[in-house]
Amino acid sequence: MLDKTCSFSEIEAAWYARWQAEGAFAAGRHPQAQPYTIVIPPPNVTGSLHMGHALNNTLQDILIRRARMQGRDALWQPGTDHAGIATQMVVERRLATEGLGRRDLGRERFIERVWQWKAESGGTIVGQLKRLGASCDWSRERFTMDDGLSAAVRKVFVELHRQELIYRDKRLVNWDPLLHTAISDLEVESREVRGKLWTIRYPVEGEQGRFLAVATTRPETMLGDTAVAVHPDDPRFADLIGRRCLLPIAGRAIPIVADPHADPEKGTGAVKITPAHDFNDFEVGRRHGLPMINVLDGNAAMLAIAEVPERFHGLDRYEARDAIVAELQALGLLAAVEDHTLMMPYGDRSGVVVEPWLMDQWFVDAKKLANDAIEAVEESDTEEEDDDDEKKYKRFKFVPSTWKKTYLMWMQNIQPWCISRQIWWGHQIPAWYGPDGYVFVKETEEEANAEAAERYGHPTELERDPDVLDTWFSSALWPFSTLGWPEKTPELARYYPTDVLITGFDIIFFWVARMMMMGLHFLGKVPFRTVYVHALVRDEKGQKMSKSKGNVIDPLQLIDKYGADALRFTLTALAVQGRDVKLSEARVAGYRNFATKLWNAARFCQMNGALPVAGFDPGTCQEPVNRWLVLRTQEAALKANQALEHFHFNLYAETLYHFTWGTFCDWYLEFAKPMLTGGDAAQQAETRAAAGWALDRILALLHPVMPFVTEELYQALGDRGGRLLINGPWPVEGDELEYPVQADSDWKRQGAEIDWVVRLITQVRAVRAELNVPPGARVPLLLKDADDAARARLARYHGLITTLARLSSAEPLIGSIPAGAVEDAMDGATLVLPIADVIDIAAERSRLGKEIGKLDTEIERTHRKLSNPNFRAKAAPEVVEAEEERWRQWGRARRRLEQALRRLAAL
RNA sequence: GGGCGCGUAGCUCAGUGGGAGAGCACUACGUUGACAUCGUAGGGGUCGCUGGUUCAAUCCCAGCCGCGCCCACCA
Repeated sequence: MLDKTCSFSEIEAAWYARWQAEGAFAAGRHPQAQPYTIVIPPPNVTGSLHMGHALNNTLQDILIRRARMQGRDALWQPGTDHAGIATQMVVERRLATEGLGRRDLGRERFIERVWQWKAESGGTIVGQLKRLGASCDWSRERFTMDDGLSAAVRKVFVELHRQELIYRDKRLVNWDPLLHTAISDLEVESREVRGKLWTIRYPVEGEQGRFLAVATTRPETMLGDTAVAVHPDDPRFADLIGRRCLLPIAGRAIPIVADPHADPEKGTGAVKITPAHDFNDFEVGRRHGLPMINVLDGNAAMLAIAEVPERFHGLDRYEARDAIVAELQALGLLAAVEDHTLMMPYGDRSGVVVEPWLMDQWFVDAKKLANDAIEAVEESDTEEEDDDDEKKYKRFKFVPSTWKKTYLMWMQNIQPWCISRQIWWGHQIPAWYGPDGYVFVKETEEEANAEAAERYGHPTELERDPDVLDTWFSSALWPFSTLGWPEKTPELARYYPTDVLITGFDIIFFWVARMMMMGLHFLGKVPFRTVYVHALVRDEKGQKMSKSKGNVIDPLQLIDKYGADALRFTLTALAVQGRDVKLSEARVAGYRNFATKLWNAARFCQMNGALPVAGFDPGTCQEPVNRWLVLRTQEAALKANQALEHFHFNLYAETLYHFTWGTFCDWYLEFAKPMLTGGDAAQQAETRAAAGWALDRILALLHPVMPFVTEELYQALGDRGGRLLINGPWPVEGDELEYPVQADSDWKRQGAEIDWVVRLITQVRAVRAELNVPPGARVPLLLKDADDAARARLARYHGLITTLARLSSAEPLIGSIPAGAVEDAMDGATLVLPIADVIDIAAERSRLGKEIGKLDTEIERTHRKLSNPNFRAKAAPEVVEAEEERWRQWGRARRRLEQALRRLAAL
């Protein structure tokens, strides 16, 4: 016998262990079956499970578990990401507690420390995913720095370099002066800050007293100015073009150039050009062949160079700003200082303002790689199905499709991707430099040496590029590197392309776009057919949760308190396409209650022997109530399955919630009680079997979202011959109901009858409650004005009606209405409750008045509609007919209530 | 500046071209042998505003107001 409540923590641990022990998560168990593959978005090894992970992985698990139950060869490929900068920061912080910096250890020993740290603490998140119930194939767990994945990285780098899609170039990059590394455009966050706009007067060369005013938000960079630009068509400056002005403080003469970049509307119309410290100015500088003077060092402090007066040497950029502004002021060259809000670039990891800095870095020519990735999604709208394999594997779609536009816009404006990082933890770039600076890009040092020997005619010592690759470089290969690429493994052939990628929108550019480019380039096939983009789980203020903000909510706490199933169900019910998830604990508690409700329904079934019967065919049911259950169960199953098919996770969850609680528990089990205790043997047997059958369907349908409690109940309720629910079966085949019932059979009619009974009972209960009839009191029910159908139903379902409405009797009214009876109208009959002794006449009068008032509103509205000739002429006939039917019913109901009111008044 | 999205019950949110929904909260009643992590019933909304299309708009279109996010090099 089941306990009254479920001990979630116990069954969770037990079932997870059992599933693993039986290899239930392993791919490849059904070599004949169609594969179904999802690769996990690899969490950072430094990470711990946050709500975003919980949501992301719950959704993946739902799809994988459903596919597994459907009998497909399900592979959920797990693993973790080495997360270069994040991990290095974590280990550096730990070193700092020992008073050490990474340079004290040296590169090799530092990297050893990182591996050591990974071995000790890197598994945290994997353990947490298991607590959540994630059914990943852990035997295939990968890490982006594994040997195999590292080989894939080197191979891709070398290949792309050979194809001139990777190159080394001196360009402006985003330099993080705290972390001392370049970062990509995507790792730069723009934040609005309140700053100032300084207007500085640059003396025009050879013309005493004439100045060219420029406005700037960054006066400290003026020492690197190499020109002032004005618009070629700006009449104010026409005579100055080609002349020079004198850079204050520095004293250098710099040219005044005409360039369309200068906007006459902005600032003073003349703009200082600092090509080494501003992306726009860099372009202007290139166009005009201007020198590029870098005045900052790696810490964003002023360099000790000739162009920078000695008194500024070594000053931090902001100290330098103050000093320079003060000097300009003293020189009388500061024309204005205004408050000004502007967007400043911040490093997303370090949180400091990054500097555009001119340096040598490695870049991917993303523009070329983007072409196929653009076409792939552009074709996703075409509806012709996938008979053509060539095409099928070159297309993918976003769900919801709104993300397509975002993806395309970014792809079409894609910039070169800076992939080199000046840190130590990561994939070191496979490039070696010869003494003459020649670069050898090879997968191994041996190959580089060999080529160097050939080139120089003798063995020559090479120096390896110290930089490592952007972490997202290896992530971009994840869908195929985890399957063994570049080896031609059976797994690669079988599971690539994957079916679905489930991810948050925050990494569409970082990750999805790059996987698409790399997958298409190296395998000629998209890495996934569908990208489901879910919302972010935000904190109560609607803020994105992130480690650096420290506003992360720990899902493990909720799991401890309410169970993993409840958390999973909550996230699923909240996973509406295109809307953020704001989590509330009350909601989790509510779905914990749902799990308990399910548990107790199962307990009831168990107590009453309502257990699954092998080989039971619900199509053989005779009892209308059981047929009604079968129909409703199948409707719910179909709806839930369809919802998953279309990634409407919330609809899937809600459908099953309402069916389980609102239909199965609230009505069916109540209907079943009298049949189980009072019915004849055949009735009892059928009801037990039908209830057991329906509960089994519920457990199966809920298993993807609530795996633990459903497996526990599945095993508790029957001898399954060793079969685990995790292995299915899934109760729906495609769009087909498992036991399709002919719509024109008696079934449909009987289903409608039970619905009528439900309405009748509900109405009697409402009247009783409203008139304060004691809940325990049994009162008689008389049906007045009953049509034939209503009389038949009353007779047929007499037992159910009297039990559930707590009636002493339920008969058609013969003769006249007893004095002081309460009346209510429903379709096909008037309900009469002769309970004069217990009612309050005033209350009853007001109740009837209220009911009539409600009907009047409806009747009025319907009448207006029906008397509109245009409505009758243009609306669909079935709509008109339905409206007329309603009108008739309401009219009848109103007449009956009015009569009742009159009778009451006569008392 | 460009793009996307959101404004529906006290709160968090579903939903639909033809009678406004859920969960929680709230009110009343309830020891009915599955379940008080429960049951029965109830109160509560001019579906942001203004126009338009339509026989019919909360839903489609336009504009406006408010809010959020993403992208962008604007001094």
